[in-house]
Amino acid sequence: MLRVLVADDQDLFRGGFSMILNAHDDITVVGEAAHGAEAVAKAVELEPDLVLMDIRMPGVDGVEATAQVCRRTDAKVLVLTMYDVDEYVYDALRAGASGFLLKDVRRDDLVRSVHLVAEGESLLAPAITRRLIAEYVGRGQARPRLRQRLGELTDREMDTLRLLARGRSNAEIAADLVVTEHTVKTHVSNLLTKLDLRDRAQAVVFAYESGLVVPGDHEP
Amino acid sequence: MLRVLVADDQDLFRGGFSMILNAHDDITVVGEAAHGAEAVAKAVELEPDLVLMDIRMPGVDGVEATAQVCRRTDAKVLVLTMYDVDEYVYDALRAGASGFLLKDVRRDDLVRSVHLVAEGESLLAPAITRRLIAEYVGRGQARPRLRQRLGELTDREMDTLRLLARGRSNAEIAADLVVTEHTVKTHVSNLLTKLDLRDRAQAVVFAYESGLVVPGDHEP
DNA sequence: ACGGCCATCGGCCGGGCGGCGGAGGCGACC
DNA sequence: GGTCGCCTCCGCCGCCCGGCCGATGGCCGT
Repeated sequence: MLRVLVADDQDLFRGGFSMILNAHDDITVVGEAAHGAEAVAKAVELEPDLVLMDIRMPGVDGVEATAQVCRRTDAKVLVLTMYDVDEYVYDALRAGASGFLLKDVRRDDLVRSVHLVAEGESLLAPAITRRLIAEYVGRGQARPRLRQRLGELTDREMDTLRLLARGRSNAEIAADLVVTEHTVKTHVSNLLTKLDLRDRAQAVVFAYESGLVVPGDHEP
Repeated sequence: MLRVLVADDQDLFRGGFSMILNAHDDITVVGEAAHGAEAVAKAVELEPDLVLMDIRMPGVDGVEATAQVCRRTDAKVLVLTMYDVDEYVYDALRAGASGFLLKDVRRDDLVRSVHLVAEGESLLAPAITRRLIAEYVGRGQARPRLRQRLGELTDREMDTLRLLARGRSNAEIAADLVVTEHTVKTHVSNLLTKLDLRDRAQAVVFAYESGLVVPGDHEP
C-alpha cells in the first residue's frame, strides 16, 4: 500500500488530489499539509512513501520543503505546479525532487506518476523535459563554433585565457606563467583581438560558453 | 493528420507499431524502413511529421540516422530502444531526438507520446529521465554555498550582475537599466564588496560558478 | 639565408574601472 | 515620527587595463 502525503496551500487542489488518489485501492493519503513547514513536519511524523508537493506555498515554499523532506526522510517527492516552467523547477530538482508535473495533468497520469515515482523512477512533464534536454544538449551545440575559434590561439595565449577565465589579474597571471606583466598584456591583447572581444570580462564569458572552462572545476 | 515513418530492423516491431498507430484516425504511417539509410532516404522523400526510430539497426544506426533526419528534414524523431539505458540515449538526444521510449511502453502511452512529440514537446522514459536528472543535478554541487551569497544582493544588484555576466560594459548596463552610468558603478561596486570579489572579471566567474548564468543561454 | 611566426620585453597614453565621501527621495518597519 | 535599507545621482582620484609602436631572440619551412 502506497502511503502518500499531499501538500498544497489551496484546499481545493488538496482535496481533489486526495480524492483521486484515495479512489485507488493501492494508494492511501495518510495526511495533508497547507504549507511547507507543515509538509516537512508531517513527512517526518507520518513517514509516507511519497509527498505530493505544490511548489508555491506561503511561508516555507515547496523547494525548501522538498530539500528538507529529502534530507530528513526516505520519502520521494513529486512536485506540482500551476505554471509551466520557471526557475523553481530546477531548484526543486536540485533539492531532490523525483518528478515534476503540471497541475493540468490527467487523472490517470497522476496516478501512474505516483506509482512510478514511488518505485524509484523519475518523471517530468513534457514541457519541462524539453527544457532539460535543451539545456543538456545545449552544452554541445554552440560549442563547436566557439571552440573552433579557440584553435586560432597560440599555446601561450591559451594558458593566459585559462588563467584569465578564473578571474586572475595580469600581474597574477604573469607570476603563474613566470613572465613579465607586459608579456601577459601582449597575450591578452592578442587573444582579445583574435576572438573579437572587448575586455577580459567578455573573455571570461567566452571561456565558459566555449567550454574551455566548466562551472565546477573551480577549486579554491 | 499526423504522418509517421516507422524505422526498425525487426519486422515484428515495425508491423506492430504501424498497426497500433494506424488504428488511430489522426495518425497515418506513411512508410517503413528497415535500416538507418533507408530511414533517412524515406524521411527526405516522404516528409513525415515524425519518425519512430529504433536505436539499434544494422548499417547506419539510429543515432546517425537521427542526426541526418534532423538536419535534412523538419520531422521530429522519437527514439525507441529495447534496453533501458545506454550511452546511445545521450548521443541520440544530442543528435536532435525529441523523445526516448523503451519498447515495453504501453500502447496508449506510445500513441500519446507520438502526439506530444509531434506538437513539439519532448519526453523521455522515466528510467532515462532519472539518469538525465542525476547528471544534471550532479553539476550543481558546490553551488548552494555560492547561491546563498547571491541572496545578499538587492534586486538592482542582481540585475546588474546578470548583465555584467554577459560581458556588458557599465555604459551598456546603464542603458539597459535606464539609469546613469554612475548608478551602475555604485551597484557594481557594492556587489563586488558583498561577494568579496575584486573586479568584474571575477564577477563573471562567480555568475557562472553559482549557476546564476548557464553556458548556453547566451543568445547571439 | 631568408622571411614568418611566436614568445618575450620596453615605453607611452587614453580611458574604463573601482574606491571613497556625500546627498536626496522613498518605502518599510518599529 | 523616526530609522533604516534601497535606489538614485554627483564629484574626485588612483590605477589597472588595453591599444599602439617598436625591439630582440628562437624556431620553423622553403
